[in-house]
Amino acid sequence: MPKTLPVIDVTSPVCCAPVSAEPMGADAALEVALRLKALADPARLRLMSILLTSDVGEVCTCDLAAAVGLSEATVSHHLTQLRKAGMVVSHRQGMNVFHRARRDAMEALRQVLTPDCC
Amino acid sequence: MPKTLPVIDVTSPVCCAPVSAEPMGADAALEVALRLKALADPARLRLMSILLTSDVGEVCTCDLAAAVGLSEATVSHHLTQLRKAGMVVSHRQGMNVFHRARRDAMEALRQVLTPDCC
DNA sequence: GCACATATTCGACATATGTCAAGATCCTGG
DNA sequence: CCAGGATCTTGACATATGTCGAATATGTGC
Repeated sequence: MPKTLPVIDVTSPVCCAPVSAEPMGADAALEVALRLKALADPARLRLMSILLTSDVGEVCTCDLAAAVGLSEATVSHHLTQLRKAGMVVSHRQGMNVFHRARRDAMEALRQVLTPDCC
Repeated sequence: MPKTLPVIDVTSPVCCAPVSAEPMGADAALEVALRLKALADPARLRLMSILLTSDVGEVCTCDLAAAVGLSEATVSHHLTQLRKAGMVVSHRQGMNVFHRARRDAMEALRQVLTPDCC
């Protein structure tokens, strides 16, 4: 299990979404489950939502903590989870660390979950 | 929190997906997180995948247990989780209980997660 | 009604997870 | 270099979760 999961690859030549193409193998299921688990938490969903709706496109840790009403330590933990799953990217700028949602990763996850084949 | 979650309503007059329309409130985030959590497990993902790819459209508990290599008790537990989240429906037929994936629920969840507004 | 097959519920257990306070790290401005 | 602000890491804790074996229900056929 890699430290940080790469964004799910949707360029592979398959006509159907993995979940509806054929019964998923244990390995593929684990891969997708890890991404979903990253989103399957109220706090992380709210963080993603804030990032997705940000005008500037990125928000620093302190503002995120204030927005969701959790300690900065907890928010930092959640952001690490999201980063490992490839859902956000982060970079320092002075004292602050800014975070940005990966729209491509969100879209890739949606593609994987398409219920109807082709 | 209701015992069984209804399928997410996507007929409400909003042009944007909740996650990208505006910062999600704690209540909405919890709702969506519960659905995601139902899918965010390798065993449950495989179960959904088997149901989605079944020719007949439904599979009994025993066959599911055999397919994923878990005890029937565990599979029954997972199916209860999925049913509470509105992702599957189940019905008895003789000695067996057959389960069917709710494609509409899958699609609704995908809609909610659309990363780009409008 | 009884033996048998399928399913679910009930403990019980190990593991994972979310949360925070406290300490450590990293950066800027004197 | 030092003071102070922002962030991350660590330790600790309560809670939730996945799994199974055993017990209990539910249904079939004789």
